[in-house]
Amino acid sequence: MSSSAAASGNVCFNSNCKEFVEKTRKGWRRRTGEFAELCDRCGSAYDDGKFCDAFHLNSSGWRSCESCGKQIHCGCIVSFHTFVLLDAGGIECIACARKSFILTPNPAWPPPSLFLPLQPERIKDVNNWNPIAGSGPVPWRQAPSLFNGSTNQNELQHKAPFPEATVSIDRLSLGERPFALLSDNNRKDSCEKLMNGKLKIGVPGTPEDGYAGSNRDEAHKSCLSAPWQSSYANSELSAPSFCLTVGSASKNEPTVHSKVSVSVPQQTTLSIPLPLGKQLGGHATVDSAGETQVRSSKIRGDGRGKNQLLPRYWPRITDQELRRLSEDSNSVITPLFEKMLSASDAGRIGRLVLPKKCAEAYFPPISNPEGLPLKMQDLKGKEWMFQFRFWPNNNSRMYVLEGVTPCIQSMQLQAGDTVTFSRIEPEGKLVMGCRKASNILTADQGSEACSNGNGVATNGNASTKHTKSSEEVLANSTKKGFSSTTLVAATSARAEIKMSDDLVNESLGNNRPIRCKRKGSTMGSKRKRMRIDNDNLVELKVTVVQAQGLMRPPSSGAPTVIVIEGCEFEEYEQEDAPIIGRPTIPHMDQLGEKIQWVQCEDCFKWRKVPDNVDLPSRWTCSDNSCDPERSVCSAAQELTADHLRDLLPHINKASKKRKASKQEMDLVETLDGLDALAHLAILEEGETLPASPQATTKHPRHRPGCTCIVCIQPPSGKGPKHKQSCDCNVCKSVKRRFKTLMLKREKKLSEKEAEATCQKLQPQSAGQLLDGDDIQEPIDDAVHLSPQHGELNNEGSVDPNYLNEKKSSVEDPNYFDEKKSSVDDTNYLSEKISSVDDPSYLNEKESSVDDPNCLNEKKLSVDDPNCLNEKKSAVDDPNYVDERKSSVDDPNCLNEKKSSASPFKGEFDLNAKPDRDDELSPGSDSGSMMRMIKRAAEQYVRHCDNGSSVGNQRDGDGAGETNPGNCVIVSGSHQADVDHNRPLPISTAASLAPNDQ
DNA sequence: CTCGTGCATGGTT
DNA sequence: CAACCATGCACGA
Repeated sequence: MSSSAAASGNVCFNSNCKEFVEKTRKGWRRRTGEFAELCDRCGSAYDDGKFCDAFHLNSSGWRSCESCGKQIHCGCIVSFHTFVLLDAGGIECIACARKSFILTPNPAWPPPSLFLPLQPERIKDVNNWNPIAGSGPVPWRQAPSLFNGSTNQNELQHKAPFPEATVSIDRLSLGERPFALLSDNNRKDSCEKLMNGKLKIGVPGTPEDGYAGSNRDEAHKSCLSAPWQSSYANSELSAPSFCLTVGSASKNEPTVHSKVSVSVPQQTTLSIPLPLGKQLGGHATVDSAGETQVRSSKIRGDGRGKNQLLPRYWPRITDQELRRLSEDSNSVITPLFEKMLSASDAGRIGRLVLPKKCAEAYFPPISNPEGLPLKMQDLKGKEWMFQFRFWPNNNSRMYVLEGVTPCIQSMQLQAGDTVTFSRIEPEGKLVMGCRKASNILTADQGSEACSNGNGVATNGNASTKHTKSSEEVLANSTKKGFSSTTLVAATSARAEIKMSDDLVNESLGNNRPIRCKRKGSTMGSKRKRMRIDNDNLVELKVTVVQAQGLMRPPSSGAPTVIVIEGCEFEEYEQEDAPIIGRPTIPHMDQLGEKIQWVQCEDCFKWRKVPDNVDLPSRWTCSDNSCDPERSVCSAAQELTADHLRDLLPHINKASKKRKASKQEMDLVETLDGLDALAHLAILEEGETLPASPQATTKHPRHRPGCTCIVCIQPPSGKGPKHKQSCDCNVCKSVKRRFKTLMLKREKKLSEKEAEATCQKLQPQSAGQLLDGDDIQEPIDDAVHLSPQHGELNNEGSVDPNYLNEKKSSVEDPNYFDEKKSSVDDTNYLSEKISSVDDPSYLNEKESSVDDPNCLNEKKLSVDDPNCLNEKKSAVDDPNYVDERKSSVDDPNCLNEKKSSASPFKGEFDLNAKPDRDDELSPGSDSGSMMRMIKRAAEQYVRHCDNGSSVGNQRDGDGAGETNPGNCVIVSGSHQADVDHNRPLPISTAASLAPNDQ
């Protein structure tokens, strides 16, 4: 390119001029944010839009607009946004193009401003390749393209009727050239700025480097309402893509591409098929519709309908991976796609389901279901042979990669981790990379500004990091397990994430929770499959909260707020943008001065720094300029362990909780599916919901005739559900079944347990009720659950009878209906459920056997001290109620209780005709829930006053009678036990009532 | 009985 | 609503 080396001072930026002038005129904006300084003459030329003439006086590359004949220089940084490549060859100036077409920018040519050299930690964003992938998969070179109608760029160039087109492309695509002219410092600097999102994007009229030119005005006109700058502000996809593009481009500049058109620069080896329509020259991020480059490509992709890859498969290869991949050769790495491993992908079956479009686009075409053996290389260079094949499926195909287990194991991947597929050019070798879910944060750190994609000097840097933190946790969580028992937790996590993202966006004035959305979509598809265990939920919460706390306000000054397409963006001066800071512990030192404790990332020692210091997210002792003595990791830590403990009470607490829930996890590990669910139901609180660490949802397959809650639901949970009052056959039989069970149990229990209940349990229950620890700390601390677990564990295992009981009762639609009815009251939920912030999860849960509503109920009821006993026994197993009551405090009773629980296992008499269907049928008077709770509270007070939980107190208010919907009074005979007679939340009432016998 | 294979099912988008 | 795809499951070895 003929552009000059960077001029400085008073030398005209135009290398062909280099005139020394006293006073320079501003030219186009350069990447550094500065403006090209031009002499008067060149400045005038620039102003007149004739700069190309002056700039490229002796250069080739001038072409005529096919429509108007206007001469346009193709390829220089100041002109290449001013024309459109025509599919048939030739160019059209932007003005003509606008007249006849809606422009589709050429994703192959990113904005020169983003043609950056490889920047460690800078080019790893999820969206790096979005425009590329988003614009359409790269056709397998030896194979028919997925896009029958389109050709890839290589082909196109070979076919180009006008060789010039290729030349032009070449020139254009080497957009980094001008950038290469910058000094290293400048380059670095600008990279930093760009990547940090702090570099101000030029406002219209002062486009960034390379955007000025002879047709500047024209181009700007073409920008209409949405200059490309705004495209970054509004597209999640744009900026980062270029980073990587550049990475490979610049890096591989010298590479000769034997298999690819030699004249085609590396960008084209990214194999972006040329759009079907016209191409904007250069980065051409602007189209007449004001759409962004990426959005445009997306639209274009959408226009081709199914040909577009889903965003979740867009490769987000990291620079590290890229470097590793290309380490040994001069090859060009073409990231193809990636996929987060599902449980089945990571399972032992060894089949990795490939996204159809990706498979068809990037892998060789196969017509035989047997498929082909496909050689693939991992990051270590080790070669693997997989069988790439498909299954016929619904008139379609399902592509799988078989035999991946060894490879996945060698990479130590598990569900939730991501495998990436790339291709090394020119060899065409396939490379399989990976990314651990737990590494997302670190691996992607630094690219966040890119991921934000707006490129505007917003606080995107921070916001994306926030988002990332959520994602990280989510990814972590999803990675760990998908137990069917953790739906609540998972949902909560989602809610949490959503909330956090919203918060972040809100706090940052960022209205685009884009990444969240993307991730959400991924997660969304796994909603009922990927579960987050509670442990992770806790972590998630902590992380999100922490993330919120990490925001460091702008150091000074208010941001400039710009509005782009209705979204407000805060624009900060370079040093002012809010940042994500290192988490610190604010404290007061002996002198009464505010300080903060910060932990070195390397040595984990805590160092003291002044309160007003904003610390980077990565902080090490060497950054401790405030305390030179402790600016090395070898220096001793000031803080004593005790002191630190004092400083970290909440952390301790959190870890304590986690520990507790871990214990529970161990217990539940052996349980599965409904068993686990049933077991979980007895756990008192949602916050400590344990989860099977192993990922798999085992949802029983329901068969015709099955009347479980799932099967009662309409398909997909959509449509009308069976209401409480429903008297369809299914509901009738289910109710009958439930009642029969209850009656049977009443009978037997009344005989067997009358004594035990009265003599053993009651005093202990009373004692327990009065036990402040148990009552007053119902949810917060999982530790108090351990005794119960201890009980169970002491037995060596959970009593299978008990589990079966749980199972059977959980399957009882009445039970679920009850749960649902009470949960339906969102108000109630919002009061009671602290960990589940998103009421919408209810909808999801309702339709599943995994339905954790019952768990919520448990948790809810735990909130109410009055219901404590019931809470503990909230599983609707009446036998278990007593068992639990006694076992909690009296291990000796355990066996007895268990044995009493077992006789009913699985026995249902559907022919029985209970008398009081009405009473047993759980009405859904959610409005009375609060009343009930109030009454329960009153009762509890009275109850405590009496010093006994077993007294024959009658429920004076007759709540049980007045709230038939919420409270189940099984029969008069049970009224001897007031505890069970008083109003209870549905879940417990329903389950406990029969127990009274 | 276990494992692998191929297809079917159903949730999600 | 159709396509996709995660996973279940039948069946045979």
